[in-house]
Amino acid sequence: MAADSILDSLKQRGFRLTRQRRILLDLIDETGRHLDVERLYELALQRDPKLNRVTVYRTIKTLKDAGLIDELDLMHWDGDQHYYETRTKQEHAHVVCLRCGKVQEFFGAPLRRLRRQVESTLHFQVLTARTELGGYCAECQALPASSGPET
Amino acid sequence: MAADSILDSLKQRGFRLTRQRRILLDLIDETGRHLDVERLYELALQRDPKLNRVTVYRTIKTLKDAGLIDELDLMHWDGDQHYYETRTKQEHAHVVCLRCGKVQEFFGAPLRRLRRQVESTLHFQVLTARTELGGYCAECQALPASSGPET
DNA sequence: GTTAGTGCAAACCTTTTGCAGCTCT
DNA sequence: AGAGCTGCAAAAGGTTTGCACTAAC
Repeated sequence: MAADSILDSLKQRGFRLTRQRRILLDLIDETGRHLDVERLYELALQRDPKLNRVTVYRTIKTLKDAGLIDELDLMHWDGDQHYYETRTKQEHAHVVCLRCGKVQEFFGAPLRRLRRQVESTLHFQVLTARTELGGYCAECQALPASSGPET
Repeated sequence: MAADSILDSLKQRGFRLTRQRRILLDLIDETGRHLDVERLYELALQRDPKLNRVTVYRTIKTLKDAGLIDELDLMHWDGDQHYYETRTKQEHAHVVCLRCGKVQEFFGAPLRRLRRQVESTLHFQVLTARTELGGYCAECQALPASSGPET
């Protein structure tokens, strides 16, 4: 199971490893995609039809507060909901196509440099960073007018 | 009046320059601070006690769609509301203190490099970009435990 | 056995929508 | 004069809270 390290983290902090939390953690960690609350809830229902939407909200809050997952907006391309991803990967930017909704991740030196410069010039202690770029992906630029693939 | 260029932009696009829009535009542009809907509404009420909250929402939507203002989240340090700023300045990152709420702006080469690299390596057409960093500012790092200045 | 966590219902808060009347051009 | 815009009320999301019951430790 992929989310083991997160489960361990929770356990060590004194959180209980309930069936619901295991399910939600697995889903967030498994799927490469960025899930919002509603999508996560739908997927969770398939594994436990009794699992409540409120539990999704509470679990996300717990994980977020513990710094185990990151919250994204993805430029609000499809509404004001938030998206979530586990915080294991290296720092990266999210590049969101505002027509088809495709999300690409961008790794590279500029982000690390930015963080370092902010820390040194402002004497700021960076805890979380979020970089999002919105625009049109290669495929959608080539399209006629407005008939996007819609993911 | 500071927001002249935005007013011109709206006029040219066929939007009407109503009293309410002038008030809201002036407020967004005048105050250096990043306002959320509620704050903007409060300030607007002082100039026109009849101005409705709905008008604030509608005006912001119009300005946003026209690309004249940018929407920020400021790491949701104080809730999930959005903040707004006019889009005249050069691209910059927002550095938000999660304890006192202070927002600093950071200009520099890394952001420009990031944008350029994304455009070239992903063949992506960047329309908007948002970089936010959350953490503790110099003053708050020095503080004892949790007695932040709260802005 | 304790106490955190869950499910359910209801409250809350922010944002959007329908519609009649007003006002900018 | 006419269309766009505003104000009001009500609806629509999305998220949080109170409380009794359940289950992890």
